[in-house]
Amino acid sequence: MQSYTEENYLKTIYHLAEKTTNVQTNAIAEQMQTKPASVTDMIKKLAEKGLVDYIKYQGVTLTEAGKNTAVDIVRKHRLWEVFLVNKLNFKWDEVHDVAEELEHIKSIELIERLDEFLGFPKADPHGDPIPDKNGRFAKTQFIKLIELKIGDSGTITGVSQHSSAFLKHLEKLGLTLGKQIQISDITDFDGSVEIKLSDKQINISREVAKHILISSNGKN
Amino acid sequence: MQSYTEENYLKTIYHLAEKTTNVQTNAIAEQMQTKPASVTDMIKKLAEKGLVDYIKYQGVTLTEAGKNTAVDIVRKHRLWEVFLVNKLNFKWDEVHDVAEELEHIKSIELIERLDEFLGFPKADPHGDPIPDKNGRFAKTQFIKLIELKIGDSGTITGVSQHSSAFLKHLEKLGLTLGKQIQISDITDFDGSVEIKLSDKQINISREVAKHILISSNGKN
DNA sequence: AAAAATTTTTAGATTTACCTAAAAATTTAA
DNA sequence: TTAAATTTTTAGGTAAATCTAAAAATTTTT
Repeated sequence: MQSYTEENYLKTIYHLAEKTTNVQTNAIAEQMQTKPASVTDMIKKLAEKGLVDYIKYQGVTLTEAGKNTAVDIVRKHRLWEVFLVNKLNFKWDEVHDVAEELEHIKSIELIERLDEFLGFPKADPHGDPIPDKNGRFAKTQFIKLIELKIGDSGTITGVSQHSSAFLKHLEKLGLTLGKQIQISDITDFDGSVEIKLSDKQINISREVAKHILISSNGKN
Repeated sequence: MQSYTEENYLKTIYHLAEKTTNVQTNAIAEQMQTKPASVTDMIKKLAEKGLVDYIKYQGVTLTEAGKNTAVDIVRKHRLWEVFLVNKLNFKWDEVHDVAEELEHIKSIELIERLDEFLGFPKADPHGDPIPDKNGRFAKTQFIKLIELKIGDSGTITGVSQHSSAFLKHLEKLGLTLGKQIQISDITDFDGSVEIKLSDKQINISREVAKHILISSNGKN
């Protein structure tokens, strides 16, 4: 059994490893709002427990066991987010911090029943996939909105940025999960994207378009 | 803000204070599965924070602030128990340990929304009253089943013993919350009680009868 | 390929919540 | 009302997770 803190380290390493192969001490420290010296200490401990592979000065990678724990926490986090949004009417930009606490509740029974209660959701309120109880993720086929061409259409199925500011902005624009969109124009000047929604036409910046994920329903 | 451990001490002191006025060091130690020396340390800390009044060798009492925190934790614990039983189909003897963890999740918003989601329940799955968000308990009028006379009837509305063994036993006998009962006889020999339920007649020991709480609907 | 900059680790402390063993205070019993 | 038993506290220590400051290793730049 891991401590609350160990679980957080494993989760952080897991997420960082999605971007870079070798996860660096400083990156972990920054993410966890702590100091590199503290990270080194913890990494040694996790290595002794067989949860990470660690070579001095070379960064860390999760072992199979460490990855399993991390995925399990990700699963819990995302299921709780679904609960908060679908059952307790939280907004998608309000759930992260609470889920951060709830993800450490230890009962396996609890999570399996929660999963069932929620109808075995495949994605959380931001479109991030929820692993099943065996740690398997459903295959997802996302394209960044920015990569679409004029005339392409699809459904908003996720975001790759979870800040409250960004999510509130999308909400205001009416760009929420499940919405159908079509690219009507791409502005030469600033690369901003003109989008047709069912009921209106809007313009979004490149920066916003980068972080919206689309499941395409065919090019044109 | 209190730590997880501090919250548990306050909760334990609160519950012990329901039985004895002056809560003793040893009693706390036993309840918390720790040593008296550790309790003394923690009590000093809580006293410094103004959460308990403490005189050496004389035991502790909660201050107003300490009591507020304790009641808040009791509220959270009992609401989560309702959630587990009513929404996730846990049995009433399975919920305590998980609720023990969930009660420390810090978001006020979460608890208010959970309360609403559950329909503002007044009691947990064992019949224990749930304080409202201002810490006020609904008035409850319980009589111990053992105190009823032959011919008296009422509704099972609570239990004063939460062990899994006891709860499982009640379940098997069909003595669950909400059931209508009438006392048909009290055995001279061993004080065991003969009870009429809607569909059957059963006999329970004095020991069991002591821990069943009845809201009476009139003597006969 | 040195020098400079950056990253990482080590060394030594601190805080929280524990512990054991022994001393002190209180309560109970003779 | 002493003596014995019990309860509580003190003193001194430990383990987990942190920290700062300085040393060591690595990477980047010139």
